[in-house]
Amino acid sequence: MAPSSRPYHHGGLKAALLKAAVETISASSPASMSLREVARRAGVTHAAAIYHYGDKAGLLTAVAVDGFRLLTAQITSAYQAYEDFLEVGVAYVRFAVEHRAHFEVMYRPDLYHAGDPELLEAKAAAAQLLYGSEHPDPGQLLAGVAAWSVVHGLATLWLNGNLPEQLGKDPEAITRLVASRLPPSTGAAP
Amino acid sequence: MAPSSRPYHHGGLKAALLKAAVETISASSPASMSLREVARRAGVTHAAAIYHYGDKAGLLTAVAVDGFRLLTAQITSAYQAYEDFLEVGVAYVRFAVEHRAHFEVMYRPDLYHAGDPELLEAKAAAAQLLYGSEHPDPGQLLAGVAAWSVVHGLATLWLNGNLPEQLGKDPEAITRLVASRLPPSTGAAP
DNA sequence: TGTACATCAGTGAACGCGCGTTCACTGATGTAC
DNA sequence: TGTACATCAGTGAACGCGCGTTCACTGATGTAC
Repeated sequence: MAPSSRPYHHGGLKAALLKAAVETISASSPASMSLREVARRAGVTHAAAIYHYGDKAGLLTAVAVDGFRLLTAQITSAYQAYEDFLEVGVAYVRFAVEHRAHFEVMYRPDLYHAGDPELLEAKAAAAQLLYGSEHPDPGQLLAGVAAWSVVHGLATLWLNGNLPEQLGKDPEAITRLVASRLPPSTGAAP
Repeated sequence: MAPSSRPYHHGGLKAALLKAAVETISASSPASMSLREVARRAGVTHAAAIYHYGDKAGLLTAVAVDGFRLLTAQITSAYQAYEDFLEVGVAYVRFAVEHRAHFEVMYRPDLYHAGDPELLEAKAAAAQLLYGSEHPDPGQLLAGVAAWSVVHGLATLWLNGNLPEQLGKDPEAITRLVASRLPPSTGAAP
């Protein structure tokens, strides 16, 4: 393939559009992403994006699926690399910061096809990892949700610029500090 | 004022537009709110909304200011009503659920005039309440942020429909349960 | 009590824009024989 | 090795739409004298 001539067939346009979508969202927000801007960024007609993804929500669905899979991979490798549960939480925050676009799309199901089978599968895999085992007892479930809430809250507050400046600029360090100051549990284990 | 005739002067249009904005956002999302729909809901021309709020971001700024003041009021009264710190967190979650539109606007500063003096003041008042006293020592600050993260994460996950169904349908009850299962703090106090 | 005038509150029409979707089409590639 | 045909990949123009903003305007209210 001659590099200077624009080939009619791109080769990897579907993947390139996904990448362009992520970049576009990074530059603004999921809600304001437009198919036309994504296509412009990828150097093709916006009808090409519709050809590959059906519609705008379809493209955002692909971003969400990609995001849940990335999250699952990162959390899994954090589980393997550290015995320390805290570092798994840090990995969650790191994912949110490094993949802001994915993260923001994932938690806005109104923007994509929330019933898409691939999406449901990717989301379920991530959920299983976050809540604990496949059929957790109530105590495990609550512990998983509690830990998830802390890091999810911290990540979203960080991304929105809502954490006080005194905490510094390193979200992972902030996570470790905050984890050391969690309020004491109020009840006994069930 | 004759109730059947449409008076040229509304009387309280500015407040009515704010209310209409909140209702419009409740029906969809902050990003998709349009001035025209808000004006339609209030029964006036959309130019009237611009007359009172300058522009679209101005109207959203008003929603955010209103939200921070409401939050401050509710958290303050929770502090007074309960000695229990946990119930303050529950009040935060209750605010997010009862005032979803306000809550979602407040944490999307890209949508409004984030430098607006009234906004800054309302936001600072809420922050002071959430982090602790005016000049907190590092330990107090971290403890405040930790508690805030938990309830903020829980609230946003709930609003997005991302909490597992087994937890039930009462977000305040979920907050109390989750608080009883927070992960143990990992470090010593500074 | 009137009257002139300024100001406030809202109207209605017009503007240009970017958007998602549809559609007939063409260029490129793969496959059957 | 060729050739016909089907399918895949992307183009380019057109559609109708709702949007935020601007602007000259008018109706209503308040104030000075």
